[in-house]
Amino acid sequence: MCIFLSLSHYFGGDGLMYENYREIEKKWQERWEKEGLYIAERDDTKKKFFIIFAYPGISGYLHVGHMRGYTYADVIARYKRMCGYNVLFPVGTHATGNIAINFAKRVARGEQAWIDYLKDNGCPDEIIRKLGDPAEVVKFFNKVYIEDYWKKFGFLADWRRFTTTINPDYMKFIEWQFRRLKDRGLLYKGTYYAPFCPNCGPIAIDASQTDILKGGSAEKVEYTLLKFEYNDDEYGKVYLVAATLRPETVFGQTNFWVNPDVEYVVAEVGGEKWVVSAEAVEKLKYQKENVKTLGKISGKKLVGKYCRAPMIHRNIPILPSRFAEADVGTGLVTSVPSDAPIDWIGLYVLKKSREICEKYGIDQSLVEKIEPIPIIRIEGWGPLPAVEICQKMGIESDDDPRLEEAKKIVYKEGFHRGVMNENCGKYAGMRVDEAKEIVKEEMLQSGEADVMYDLSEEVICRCGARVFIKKVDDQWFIRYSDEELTERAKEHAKNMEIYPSEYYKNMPSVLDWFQDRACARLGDWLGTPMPFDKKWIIEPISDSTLYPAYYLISKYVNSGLIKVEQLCDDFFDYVFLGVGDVNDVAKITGLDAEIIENVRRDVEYWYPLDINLGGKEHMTVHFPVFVMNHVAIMPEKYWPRGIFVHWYVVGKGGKISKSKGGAQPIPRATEKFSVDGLRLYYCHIASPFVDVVWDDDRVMMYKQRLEKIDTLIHTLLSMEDEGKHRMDSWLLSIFNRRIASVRKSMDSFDLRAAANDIYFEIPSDIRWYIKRGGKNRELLISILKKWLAMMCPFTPHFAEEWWEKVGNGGLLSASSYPSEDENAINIEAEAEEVYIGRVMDDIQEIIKVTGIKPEKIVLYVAPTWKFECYRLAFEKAALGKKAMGEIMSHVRDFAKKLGKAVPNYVSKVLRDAQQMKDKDREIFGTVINEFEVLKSARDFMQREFNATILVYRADDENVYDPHGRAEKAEPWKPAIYVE
RNA sequence: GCGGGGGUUGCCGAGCCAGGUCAAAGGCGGCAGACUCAAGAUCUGCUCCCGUAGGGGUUCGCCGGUUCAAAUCCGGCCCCCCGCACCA
Repeated sequence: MCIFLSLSHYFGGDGLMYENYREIEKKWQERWEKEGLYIAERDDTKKKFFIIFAYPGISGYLHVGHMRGYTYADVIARYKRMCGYNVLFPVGTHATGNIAINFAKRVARGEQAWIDYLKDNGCPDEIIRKLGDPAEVVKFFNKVYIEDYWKKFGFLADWRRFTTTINPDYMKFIEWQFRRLKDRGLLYKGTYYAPFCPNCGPIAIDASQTDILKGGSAEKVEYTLLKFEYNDDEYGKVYLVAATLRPETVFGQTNFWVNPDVEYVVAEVGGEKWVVSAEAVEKLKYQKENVKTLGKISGKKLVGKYCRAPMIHRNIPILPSRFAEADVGTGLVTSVPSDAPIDWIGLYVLKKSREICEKYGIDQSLVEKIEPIPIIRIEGWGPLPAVEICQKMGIESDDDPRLEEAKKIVYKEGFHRGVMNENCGKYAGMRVDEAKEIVKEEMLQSGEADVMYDLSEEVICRCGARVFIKKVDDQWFIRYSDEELTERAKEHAKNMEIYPSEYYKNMPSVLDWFQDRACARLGDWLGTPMPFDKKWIIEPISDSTLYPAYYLISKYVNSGLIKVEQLCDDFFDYVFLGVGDVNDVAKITGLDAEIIENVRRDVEYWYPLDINLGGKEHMTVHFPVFVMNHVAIMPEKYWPRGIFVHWYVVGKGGKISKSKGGAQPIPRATEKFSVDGLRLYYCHIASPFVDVVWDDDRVMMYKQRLEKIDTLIHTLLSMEDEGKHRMDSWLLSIFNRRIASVRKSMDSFDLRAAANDIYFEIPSDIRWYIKRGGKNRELLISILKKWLAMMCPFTPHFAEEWWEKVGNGGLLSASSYPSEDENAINIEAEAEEVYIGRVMDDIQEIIKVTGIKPEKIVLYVAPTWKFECYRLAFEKAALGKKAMGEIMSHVRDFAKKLGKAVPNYVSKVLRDAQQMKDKDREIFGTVINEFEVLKSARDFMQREFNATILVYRADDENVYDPHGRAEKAEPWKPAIYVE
């Protein structure tokens, strides 16, 4: 075997192969690049597989967590390629929005923390100087993502197709998409209340705080504004405007709260004079027409007066409260002490404090007369829930922090379980959650109420300004609520392969839930202007729904075959929708008809997309619109086939951060853990569908795992060849089972299960083979080759290097994935090893319990009659109750001789056989020649236990059995005697 | 609130949908041993409790139920996490 001679110099003791992983990675990445392995071209003779990962936004340097999903995509792509598919795996980036703009601003401003962050990541000074320009930011990071991340990780992506969303050609594609959406009646203009920065325009509020500095968890809340008529000596008839989240509680109003320390503002709103806080006026200016400030009015002045409450049309007293905050709602509050704990406590405090009443000149007897009005019945509660909860919790002061909790409890109970009572006029008997909307509507109709939006907490824009909610009248929306679109999308989603299955189940409700979406922004953003309304820029989610299709075009543009200006609607209509005539399109675009036909055939060949893989953040944002836009625009045959959602890598406290590890630049991580170590880590550490906590030690373990395998491969290659061995058939059998199991896992994208077989189970099988004395080099080599091939999608550098070392020509990445040989499956061989394993476990157990240091171990194989009964039990198990009789009729001779022992044993073993699962029956239903098996394993066991092993048949007349153990022997469980 | 996910033996994490060789894979950590001048790496064994014979006991968030049999199925409860929209 000459290949081993050629290897001999390698085993001279110069350390493990994988110690040189850095060189190995570089070597193979260059080879793959040189041989063009990444290139994907249409080939009508081959089946295709098209996969993408949701392209990342250009947000700066990425961390190791981001590589998790990208790695899954490459592993899947590599696997499919080795399975004979023509694989298209293109990559791109997303630059729409203001992330790059904000990035550039921070550089331009010379923000120290930002500069440090860039330097930490190894960004050279001359580059930093350029990054004050958003276009440079995009350009620079496109290169970083490709060169430092994806190529360094050994991805075989078709780099020629790279695109980014602000490329002029990509923008042409988006223009086409939006014209088609409009044609199909899915675009319209409407009113929208958007988070808005006075400097930067509309912005996004999200937990990742892309646009903002503070307030990522703020929610948009809708206040009902209640108007209380009040006659002022200076301004005449004005409305005190209170904001509430519970308009249905107006029936329980007893008084009105103002903060005596606040200067309120009188403002003209819609021809009326409103009294609200100064903060509220600012907010209203963004939501109402012609808001003008007329003057001021102090809270103190209002205290003690009366105003007329909406809906109930009663005059109620205005009382002082310090909890009416100027910046919440309108700064004015109506009081419903029956159902709002804070209102009740406000009253309670006043009732008790003569001091406060005197201070504000209020007649305390009047306050004392105010009683809460019961309005809502809640099962299990008395008529006045707010009073009740305060008493229960012992709340007595209006600055008790537990008031927040009390409020939550009462609101939750009241809103979801409560019923309006007889004090509520025509709403009596109505459920509270129903009444809320109707009461609000009625007051809006009558002009007693209005609506205002606010944020649940303070939000500060990246530019430093406070964020408000602004009314936008001519906002563009995509009509995702469209019934037909939704139905068709739901119908199609049923036929998609969506992972995990929980998400598959949830997809219909996500599609139902997905309402119309504001799809464009005003302001200075990167992105595609709305083609028919250019002041609007299409927002980041909406311009990234059909983009997998664009990778089929980008190749032509990138190579110069197609010019940007040739990408017109007629072109897209023809290649994607098959609309129009190729010659007409050729004439219009000036392109050769042949090129256009080529593109069209590419689309027909590659589309639809097989897998769109992305992080869990896409579940309710990107994936639904990805599906719906395809359904809305593309022909049915191009609708996507699959979605794969993965979870995150997080830091110990939540986010990846410097202090908790995982924040090192990706190139530094690959140096430390090796690329293959990292790839294996991502694939094996956990199910893709859970978050993983980054932990350096655990990542390192995967590098060590490769080193262990490295060692094992060395061991088996440097072993002396002893030719065929009785263990060969076992190894072949078990190995082919592994192949089958790995393929099954891979085909359902269960990378973890596959990696477990490949990197953990197979090495342990091989070790067992060696331990049991197997030394058939030819067999080991043939298995090693297949094993390396199985590793290739996960740890391609490691696998290629060994593949070459073992003397194979060609690239492993370009060869085929092993398939199992069913003929190699040998149940008997497997059963024998299970048997040996169990016998050894039993011996071990006895040694452990007794503490004997064994010199002699005697094994007794069951007598013939028991084997006969055992065999029959499994054979006849399916007969059910008849089995017993049937079996006994076959073993009558034994029974005559041995008496009751026979039926007793039959009934026991029959019960076992009948209860056994099919997969176990396969092994344990097999009757092996135990005597022979034990004899053949004698040397092995003697070595393992460092003792003499004797093997007898229990019914052997010359049996050595000083303690009468032999009679315990049963099939699959020989009796054991240790001394 | 609406929608979704989850609580497994020191830790991580399989198993649960298709109930039974499940005291529950695998890894990590720990302990013991081999190798070594030594350390690391590597390899072997042990790692819920009891047990001088392969056994027994108590476990899979809590309480109940179905079943010959429950980590797995059903009902109730407690706790944790995620999404909720101009955000790769």
